[in-house]
Formats: sequence, C-alpha cells, structure tokens
Amino acid sequence: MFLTDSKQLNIAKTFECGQCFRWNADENGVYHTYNADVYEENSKVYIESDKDLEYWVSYFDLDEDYEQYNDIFDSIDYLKKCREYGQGIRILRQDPFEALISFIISQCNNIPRIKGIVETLCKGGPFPDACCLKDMDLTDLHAGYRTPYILNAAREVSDGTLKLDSLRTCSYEEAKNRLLQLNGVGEKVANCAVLYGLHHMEAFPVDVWMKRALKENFPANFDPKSLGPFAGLAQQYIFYYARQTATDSR
DNA sequence: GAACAGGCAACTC
DNA sequence: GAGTTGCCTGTT
Repeated sequence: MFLTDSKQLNIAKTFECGQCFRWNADENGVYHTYNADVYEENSKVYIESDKDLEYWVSYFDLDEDYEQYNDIFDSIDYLKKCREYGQGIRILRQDPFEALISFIISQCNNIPRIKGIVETLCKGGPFPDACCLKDMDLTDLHAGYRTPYILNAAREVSDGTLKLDSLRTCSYEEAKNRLLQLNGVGEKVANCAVLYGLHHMEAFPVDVWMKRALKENFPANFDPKSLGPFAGLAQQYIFYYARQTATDSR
C-alpha cells in the first residue's frame, strides 16, 4: 500500500542513520523487518504489512511537520548543510522497551553486532516483552557485561517498578532522569531510549561521533536547547552527515 | 597478541 | 568534578 512521498520519508536514510536495528535492505533496496517490507518506486514509498496504514503513519511519524523548525536549524550554516543532506530522515516511533534494551546493547558495540544480538533476542518474531525477556536464558547471547543490565531492565519493567508508558507523557527531563536510575544506563543510552522509544524530540544524544562533529563545527559553549523542541531531529541530521561523509571519503 | 569499539560505573585524586 | 580503568566480545 502507498505510504507517503519519498521526499517526506527517505527509507535508506531513515533506516541507516543509527536509530533502529531491525530493518535490513536486500539487493533491490527493499527494506525488510519481521512484519513488513518497505520499498521506494517513482518517488513514492510503499509498505507491505499486516498492520494498517494508521500504524505505519504513526511509526514513521508522518503526521509531524519536520519543516517547521528549519528556520532555527538553518540559522547555523553547518546545520543547514546537515539538514539538506539528511532530507527525508524520520525519527521513528519505536517501542520504548525495545529501544531501551537495544541501546543498552549498543554501548561499546558496532551496528552489525548490535543487530545480531537483537535478532537473536527476537528469534525472527516481534521483540520479546519484558515479562518474557526477564526469564530468558541469555548465556549464549554474547552480550557480555551488558547481559545483567538487560535482565535488570526487563525485570523492572515487568514488575512495574519502571513504567515506560508513563514516561511518554511526562517531560523529557523527567523521563531521562528516570531511565538514568537504571544500572547500565548513562546519559547517552538514556537519551537514545527517550528519543527513539518515547519520542521526546528535544533529546540530544551525544556519542563520540556527535562529540567530534560538535567540537569541529559548533562553538564550545553550544547548548542543544537552543535548537528548540526538535533538537533531537537536528542531532540526527548532524550524526548522519558526520557518519556518512566519513564513510564516503574512505 | 594488543588495541580498540557508537558506554557505564566505580574508583581515584 | 575531572580523569582513569575494568568490563564481555569480536574485529583489526
């Protein structure tokens, strides 16, 4: 079924910008996940899935106008360049628990390996819910020192100690601070989980790539808050540009 | 075989 | 509070 125009949603950029781990391209550029296939044809994006259109419009955040903050972004020359380069990236509305666990796994790990570990957890189906995950035997997961972090987070969510759904409606700061209480969750992982899983768009995750990009292109006293309520989108443009241009020149 | 990787926590001063 | 180190595992 028709989803949207490719100007609004560029699937390659959206899936390759480091925010998600369960979409993989085949040789034809069709992206697959366990319950859907997405492809682009004549500047239009189509999706084949049992889930309905409404579900995917929400998932790809297509009701949101991503151009309303262009003026703020474009006031910084470098960010304007990143924004134009990243045109078509959407911040996905992923499942909060899946995002939390995925980014716990991501620490000190590369993308292929993160994908492998997540795929092992899912066994080809949906991401396991917290109740299920907390009792899983993860000895063969090869997640290393992250394994107890995963199990602990699953236990807190399943027994209600951590209510992820309630973190959707509270403030960004409140949501992030709650996640920071988890063992194995620091500033970077908390920001990722809050941005990609809870859709707090002002979250601004800073990893080593972002650190470098900020150091080289922004004043030392730069504050992401100055980018407004969509700072997280700006972060994604900057991150994607930094990663991609580094890869291209290799 | 050592160093490193998209990070965290515990420890040091 | 800024800086250092160990941590699992896989890759270079």
